[in-house]
Amino acid sequence: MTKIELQIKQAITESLVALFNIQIATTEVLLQPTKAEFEGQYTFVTFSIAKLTKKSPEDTGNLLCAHLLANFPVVAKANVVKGFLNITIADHLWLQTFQEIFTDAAFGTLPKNNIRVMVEYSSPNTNKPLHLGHLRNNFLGYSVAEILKAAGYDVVKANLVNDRGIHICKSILTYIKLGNGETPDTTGMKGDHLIGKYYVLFDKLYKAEIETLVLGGMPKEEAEKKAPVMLEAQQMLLKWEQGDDATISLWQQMNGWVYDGFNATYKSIGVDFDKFYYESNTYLLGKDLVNEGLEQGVLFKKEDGSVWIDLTTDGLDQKLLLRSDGTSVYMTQDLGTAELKYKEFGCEKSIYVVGNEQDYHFKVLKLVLAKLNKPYAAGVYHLSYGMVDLPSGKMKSREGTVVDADDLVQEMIDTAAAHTKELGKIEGFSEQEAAELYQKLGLGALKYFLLKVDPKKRMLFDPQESVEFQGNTGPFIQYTYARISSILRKAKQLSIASTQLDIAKLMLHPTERDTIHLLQDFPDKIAEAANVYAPSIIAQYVYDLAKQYNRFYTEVSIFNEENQDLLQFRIALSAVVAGVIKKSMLLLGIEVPEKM
RNA sequence: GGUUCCAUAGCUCAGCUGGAUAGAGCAACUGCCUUCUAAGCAGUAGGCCAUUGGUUCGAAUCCAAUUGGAAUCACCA
Repeated sequence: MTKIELQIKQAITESLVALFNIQIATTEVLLQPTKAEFEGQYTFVTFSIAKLTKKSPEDTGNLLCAHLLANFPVVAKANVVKGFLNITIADHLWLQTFQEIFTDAAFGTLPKNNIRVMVEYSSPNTNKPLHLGHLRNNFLGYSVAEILKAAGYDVVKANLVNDRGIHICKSILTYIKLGNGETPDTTGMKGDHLIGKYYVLFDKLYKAEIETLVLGGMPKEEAEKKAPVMLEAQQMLLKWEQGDDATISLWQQMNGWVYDGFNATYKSIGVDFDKFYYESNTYLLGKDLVNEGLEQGVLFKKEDGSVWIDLTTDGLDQKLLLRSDGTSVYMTQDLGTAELKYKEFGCEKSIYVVGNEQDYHFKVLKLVLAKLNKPYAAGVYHLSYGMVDLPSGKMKSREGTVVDADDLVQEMIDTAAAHTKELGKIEGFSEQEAAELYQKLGLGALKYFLLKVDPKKRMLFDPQESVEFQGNTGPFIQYTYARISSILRKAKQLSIASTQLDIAKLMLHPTERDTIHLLQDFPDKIAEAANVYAPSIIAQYVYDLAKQYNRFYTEVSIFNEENQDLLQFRIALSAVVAGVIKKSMLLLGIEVPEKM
């Protein structure tokens, strides 16, 4: 709640007591933004209290209206339409609000709350390069972490790398067979792409072998299990688990290539991590927890020795936690990793940025931890995001319909370059400055496109639309920032100082008032975005702010203004808007250019 | 089949703690650059908020059912 809202609510609370002797907590008073077609900024709906006043909503509104106007200078004007009381806030209050925002260097950063939270995101497999789906994950995770920081949390960004398992063995195996010792250096390929190539080749080999077997008369299902390359891959996994030197060293070398590739991608898309976990180190964890659970009687053992948890009373099934041979499954290691994270960082909250195809898994994880009485169970939160669809349908690696992350980023940057040149906007740019601009615009377009949608929802990635630079896009917001920067440069050049403002008595243009109105909402938006882990709230907000500023920009002239106080105010307003745009965009992981 | 999620303009999305005539962007059409960056601004047109019932002064929003779509239900990860 902003200060202005609080004042209005208090005024209404007091008026209700004075007029009707009705006691309502100030926080219970509901205000909503006034619709554009009516005069005012805040609307109080009287229907619900009309029952208490025993008068019609309209009469209640009229009485309240008169009382507010007579007793509260905050309310400059007010009108009643049916049961809706529309309130216009006095200009001096907007100006005072602006003055406070203007002098608050930390505006947009909420006070520290001393809550530590871990955000785990990215968590790639080391057998193939990142694709479009990973981009949504990475942008989301990074942005949520930044938003939580701004909201006062102590944030740890974590990446749990899936560096072991049968899928990695498939790549290694094919590399041994067909690789001829080639390396990223000898081929000029990024390490992750090189390994990805062998992962794809494995699939080809595998399919060919199945076909041969089937032609030889074997049923397909059996062939899928008995194809020689598959058996070899399984052998290799076994050797890996036994610590076979040759296998381990090749695994390390190939993973090293992949990490170089990932790091390059992470760097280019601007995400980072405080802590890396590797499944090769954590996959054996969790068995202790399972034993604990057995002792506590929370879990049970079947005759074959496998360990289960019964979640049927919670509306779920029975879930396996240890195989009959005593080895871990996915859930086991996730239990162990959760324990490890908590021991290392003591996070009150632990957020897992993972696609919604794993909803069931995380539901179970949280339940099991709760049943084991783990203090951190309640803090486990699965930030379940929807899949990214292409106009052609779902992405499938095997069918080659995957959009590669590196390729896509490069395409976006190229498009930004072409578009910028076409508009003739790079006069006076050095080559390096131009390259940096294209990078900012291309990535800005991509990130904004993926982040403006509610994370929970499945979304469509239309390549055509994603490279649009008009309307509700990253570059539109960046453009607004660049425009303001230009104004601020000119103001500086003209030595117009706007540090000491004398603005209390100014009359506001509607676009100025509306802009201040939006600015004051910023801290609430950060809090809201942090509460529901939704960068889309920030994206929507910063778009609205940019749009609003552009209205001001076209309707009001700044440098032709003769009133010096007003001139200074407009420059100060522009500066604050630029600052909030920049902060918002950084929360989304998007950089803003000074010129474009 | 069980469970969970989704359905709003031609397209992509907001709005969902119930409130006035449901908002943006793209696409279409019309205006606005002698003036701070037109990657902009203003306007026109476009809607049975999947369907049906319920709750109430009031429902896109809450509840139920139906229809259509998706995910998941492995001793895979």
